[in-house]
Amino acid sequence: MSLKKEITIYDLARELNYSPSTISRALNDHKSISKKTIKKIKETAQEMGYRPNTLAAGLRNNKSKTIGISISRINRPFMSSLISGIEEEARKSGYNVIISQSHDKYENEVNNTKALYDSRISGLIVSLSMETIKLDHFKQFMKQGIPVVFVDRAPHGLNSYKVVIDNYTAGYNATKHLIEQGCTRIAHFAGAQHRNIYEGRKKGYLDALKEHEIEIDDELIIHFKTLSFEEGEKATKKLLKLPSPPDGIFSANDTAAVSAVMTAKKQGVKIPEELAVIGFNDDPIASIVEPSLSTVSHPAEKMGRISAKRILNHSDKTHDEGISEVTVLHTDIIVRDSSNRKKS
Amino acid sequence: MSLKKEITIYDLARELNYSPSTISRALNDHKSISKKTIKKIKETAQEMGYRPNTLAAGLRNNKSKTIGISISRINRPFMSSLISGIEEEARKSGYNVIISQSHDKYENEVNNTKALYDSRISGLIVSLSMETIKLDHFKQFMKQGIPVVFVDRAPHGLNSYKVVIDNYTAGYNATKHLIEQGCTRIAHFAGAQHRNIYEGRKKGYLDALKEHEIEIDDELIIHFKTLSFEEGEKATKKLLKLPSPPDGIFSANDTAAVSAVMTAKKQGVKIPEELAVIGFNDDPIASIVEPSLSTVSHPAEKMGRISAKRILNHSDKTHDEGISEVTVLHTDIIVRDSSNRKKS
DNA sequence: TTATTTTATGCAACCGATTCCGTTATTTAT
DNA sequence: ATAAATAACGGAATCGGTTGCATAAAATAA
Repeated sequence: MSLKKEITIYDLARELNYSPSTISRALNDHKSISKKTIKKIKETAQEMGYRPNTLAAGLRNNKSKTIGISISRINRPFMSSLISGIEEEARKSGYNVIISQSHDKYENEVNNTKALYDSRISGLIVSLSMETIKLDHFKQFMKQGIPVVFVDRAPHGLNSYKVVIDNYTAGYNATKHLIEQGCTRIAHFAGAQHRNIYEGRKKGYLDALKEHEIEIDDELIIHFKTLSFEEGEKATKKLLKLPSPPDGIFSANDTAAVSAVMTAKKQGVKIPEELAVIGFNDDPIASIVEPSLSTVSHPAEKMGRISAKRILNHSDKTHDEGISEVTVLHTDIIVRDSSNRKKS
Repeated sequence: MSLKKEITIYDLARELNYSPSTISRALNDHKSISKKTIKKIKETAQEMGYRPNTLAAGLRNNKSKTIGISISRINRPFMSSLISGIEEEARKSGYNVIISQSHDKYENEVNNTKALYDSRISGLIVSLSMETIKLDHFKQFMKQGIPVVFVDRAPHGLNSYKVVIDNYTAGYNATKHLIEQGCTRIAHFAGAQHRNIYEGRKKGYLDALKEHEIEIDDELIIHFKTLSFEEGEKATKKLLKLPSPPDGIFSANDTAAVSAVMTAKKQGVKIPEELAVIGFNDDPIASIVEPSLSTVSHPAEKMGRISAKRILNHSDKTHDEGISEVTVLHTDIIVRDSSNRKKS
């Protein structure tokens, strides 16, 4: 029953015969407090078991040391790694991380970001929901000078921080890789085209074909809604029924790619000889499926770390309305068995 | 540049000629405010775009509407699903969720829980780190009447909420399943035995053998440190070199089990005919590996939901020092190809 | 030596909601 | 009709830091 009384800066002030302001400043290493005083105060704070009340500080500053995250779903390998990176970086600096899931619904994203806004977060890291087109729900942050970092799934316009990969080049290289393996009819599992990442991957795919003078066949480009396993299965079956089926598939994610590998194999198609497949993300399933899936590696944790740093370093001075710093990370093609015809 | 002024209950009070106390009470549906007044106040609050300042409320109550989580790692299928469940349930009630990762280090867990404590969380949900043995860092919460829910990896003693699965029965049934498939020499990939979950699974394994009068061979019980893919590979190779190798493996997680399947297959061992394998968790990789992995399903999201509810429903009245409500969820054996000899 | 900075610290007003303790009408009981 | 109970609301302190504006002392400049 003994609710240990929390000690405050006032207790420290009384103990040390200083004013609360001095205590506060000392604990924050304010320059106008002498080193000796700071040291003394910090020591007794330690001894007395002082714990700063972040709520009080937050109230005063109208800002909590907290980073908010809005993503589609936590339980996706890419997303959980991203969060992991953010969390580690944030915690180093004494920031908390609060998460919210949109489940790829625009409405949820709006509600969640509102809730985060109300929580006085110091910054927001967003990977847009699949549905999101309107971006008004982010303007409140910008108005208040609260940094917003779009990661991976970023919007086109809107001046703000962005941490993305070069989807175009990745798509180009993945397709080029298939071409180099001798593929001449390459299909593409495309994601929703209003999401930058899928748009970039498709463009890269198209340009790679063009540059190698391979005719583009619209029949081979399948637009997915969610790039799920089931969709992948359906698409693969459809492709294999074609009079002239593809000899290569570049999928915009690993789930659909793995699905293609398994479906094709079940139908007796030889992989990679008859059909070479490459995915995107390097999810754990990619190395488990047989034959193992070639893919494009996605530096998820690193993206998380960088996003967090963007927020932690965002000085409030830069109240310039239009901060636009875009970080583009590069990706690697990971060649595994599903596309390696030359057994290099 | 126009930093929109946030409106407070004082603004509402002025506007409506009420006192701030009345506004506050009305917004919280206090019984001593008339329905009409409440309605009127809430309406104009809506119109004027009022947003409650959770920091101020938190400061006053010494409690933020926030649930803290301490887990080993976010980017594990089980953990991210768990968090997903917690987040959904919490958000429904207007709570935020803040996460921290221990990376299975005791020291991190201690630091993280301290940080969460300082953030005045309303409750803590913990899945213990692999190293944790001492539990003193949780006592501060109990002293303050802040509910702590141990989920999955729970401690033995310590009165508090627990949400776990019946690891013993799961281990028993998994082993029994292998026996029913005709296995007579069944190996076990065991996890750290001071963690309840691994202890239970092993006990279930042992008892299943005893009850079916199968001799226990210590050579077949391998104690893992982290149940990683690499460890699984090593263990499998070792087992297969035995003069009399096992014809079945019950692994305490899927990662090691998948590793066993792949390793054994590479060595020409027929699965499930010569070696039947069953894992634990039902991770995504389980259904991708070939042959697909039999496993024990782990209701991760549900566990998260229940854990969150425990905290949300924890009335502060129950200040009884010793709340001990244990929720035991049941698991299902999922039979896939890696153990299905009878092709039922 | 006197004037001017610089250094170190204190005062007190916030930040926005909550709540104990009244006070004044309005009912209900006697 | 008067006492007692109830309903509806207001006053003001409180939560624990933060910070602009003094002020006093010490250091430096003139």
